[in-house]
Amino acid sequence: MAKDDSADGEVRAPAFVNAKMVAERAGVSRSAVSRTFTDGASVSKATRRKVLEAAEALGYHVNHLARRLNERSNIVCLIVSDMTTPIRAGMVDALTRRLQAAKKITVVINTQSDTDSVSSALRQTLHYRADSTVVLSGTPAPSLIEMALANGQQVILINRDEALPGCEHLSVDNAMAAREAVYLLRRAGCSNLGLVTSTANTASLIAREQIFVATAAAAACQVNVIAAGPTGYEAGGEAARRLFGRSNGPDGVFCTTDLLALGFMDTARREFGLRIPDDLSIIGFDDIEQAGWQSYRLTTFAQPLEAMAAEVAARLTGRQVTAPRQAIFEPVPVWRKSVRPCVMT
Amino acid sequence: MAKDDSADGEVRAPAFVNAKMVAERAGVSRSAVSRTFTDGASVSKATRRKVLEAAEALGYHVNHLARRLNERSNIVCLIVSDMTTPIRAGMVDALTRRLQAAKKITVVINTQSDTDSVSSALRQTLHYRADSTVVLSGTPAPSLIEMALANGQQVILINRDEALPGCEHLSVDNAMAAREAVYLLRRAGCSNLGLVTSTANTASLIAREQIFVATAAAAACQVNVIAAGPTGYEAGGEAARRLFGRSNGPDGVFCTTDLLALGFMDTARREFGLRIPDDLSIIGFDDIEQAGWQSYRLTTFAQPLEAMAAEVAARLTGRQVTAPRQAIFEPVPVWRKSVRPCVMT
DNA sequence: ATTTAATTTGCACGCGCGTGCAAAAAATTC
DNA sequence: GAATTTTTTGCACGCGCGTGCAAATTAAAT
Repeated sequence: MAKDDSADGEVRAPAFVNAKMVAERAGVSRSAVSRTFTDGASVSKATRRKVLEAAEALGYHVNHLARRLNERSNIVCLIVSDMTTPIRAGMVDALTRRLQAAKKITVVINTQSDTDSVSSALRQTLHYRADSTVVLSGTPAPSLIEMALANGQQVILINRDEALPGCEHLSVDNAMAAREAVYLLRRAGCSNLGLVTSTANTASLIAREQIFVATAAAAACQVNVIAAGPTGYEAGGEAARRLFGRSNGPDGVFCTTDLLALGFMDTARREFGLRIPDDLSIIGFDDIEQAGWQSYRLTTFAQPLEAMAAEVAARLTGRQVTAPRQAIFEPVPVWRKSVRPCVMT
Repeated sequence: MAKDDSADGEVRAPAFVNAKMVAERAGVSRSAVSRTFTDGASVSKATRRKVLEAAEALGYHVNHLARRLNERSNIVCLIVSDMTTPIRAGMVDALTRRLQAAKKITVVINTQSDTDSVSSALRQTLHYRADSTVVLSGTPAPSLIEMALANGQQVILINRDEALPGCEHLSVDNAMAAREAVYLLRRAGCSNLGLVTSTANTASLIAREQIFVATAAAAACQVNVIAAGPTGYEAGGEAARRLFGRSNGPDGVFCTTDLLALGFMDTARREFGLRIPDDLSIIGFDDIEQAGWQSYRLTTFAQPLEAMAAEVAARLTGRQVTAPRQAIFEPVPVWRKSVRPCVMT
């Protein structure tokens, strides 16, 4: 009959230690405990020490969930798809590091699965009162973003050029890269250009394509545009098959993504016996790690991931009031060996 | 002076809608609202409808942070390093999807940065009352894990063979793969074996190495072991340089990681003119996407990521009571072109 | 129409915590 | 040593929510 108040059967996991328990052990009031862990609160040296000792002994951690039930939660919701893609993995890596350093809690929502589960997940972050959302996904349902905005979240879009009102935009200067690509290929002596992209109609990809085509046109240069599937290695290979399957294949190609470029290179070489850069110059975009591998040595444009991630962290830590709604980062050209060296005249 | 469109006068973001506001609008008590969003609670059809309408109109989301301040939070803490590595990216991808489907909230902690920030981050998840921790990181400080355990969290370790008491372990059968690798190479006619690994002393890598060496020894077969740096493409290349720099290089190599294998292949081919698989057979481990690229066509062992992630999700959704503390998954051999076909006698 | 059973509703309390307020203690001044 | 100021402490309240309990309403059974 000895009814034990605390965890009688030991069935339950040991509950979290709370401030009251610490207070009892330290022989002070619960408020004293609370104040010890609150910056700028008034506690005497002695009490503070007693509290810290008791907390240490008991393994106490302040419950942030209960801290201020209605104030900012410091939770950031990161919406991302195609996480296995090297460039995305790099972004997630950089962001999680920077946000962590900024004392934020990063909740990841993977939009790979069906939209149903995604909207359910976003709803979850609302349930958990995330106070900001960072979108990396290529195609997040606009309604999801509206929901986030409607709930007062700060929303930052990365590499999405559509001007969604209320959001902040960070992106790479696609136009600059596309123009530079035309220039590089022309300088390498290419006369028949190709543009390889994917069927995924993301704003970034479209921008790279359109500016490239327009710039080439301005230089009186013909461009073959190919989109042969979802962004990735496979689609690059398929594009090569289509481009070189007919006569008069290009001698200079800009791929809107490194992954496309690598697939393109592989089948251009293996299935059509082309030498790079002798017969064919190729330029990519992203500068994923694989682009530097010996089999590829791809000339490409690097996205300044660290700088972008740092900017996100900065905007999320309060001082975003005066920051312009949009920030554009310069891609940095990475010269490797996939473009024929300029023939000096 | 035209002041900006949206929410300018109000400096503060619109506060979250709470149950009380919904109750007022619906003309019912706050309890009724609460019950509407609680499974199995008793509410009449009519009230329920009124509440749902009001909630919809106001954009209400239950505040899970306040739900049961002392019960399970459904927050999972995912500790991971080397996130840009394809295999890790794949794991994170699979896990986030499965956990999401299981209605969990995934908080990512990136242990890439200094240990200081890591332990601070883990402490954060304690602050946020995560009720479980999944460890992917190669080298998480044991003290971190102890802290998690001490706070009653369920801890699942992936591909870490050390028997930490109180943790659950999921891992791939490294021994099986290593034995199979010896067998495959022998069958391909290789007589001089090599094992390429990294200087990162993770349990998985050590297991693959030791079993490979032991199995080869049992077959009276000599093995050169090389560890030339941190796990990655570069270290693979460096290993090739060391192995083939001296005379009597191996004709069959097992790399403990695909990334090592790919780097190894590239420099073996380019710097030493070796043909694969004619002069040299190579086997990797992980089956990252790049292993299937045309430049490599690497024979390797795939980690059953989906199965493992599903198991994690299952263990985290309650029924783990009877589950054995450890589960071992069979790697599935992926036959490609980097091992010389068996010469029929 | 009454009695009884079943269902719904509102009130009040507590979860863990931060904080305003006033009492208590300590430090400073006269 | 007394009066004053400064600091520290405890009490009590509220944050948004779930839930036990009893009152109120409805449905079912006489």
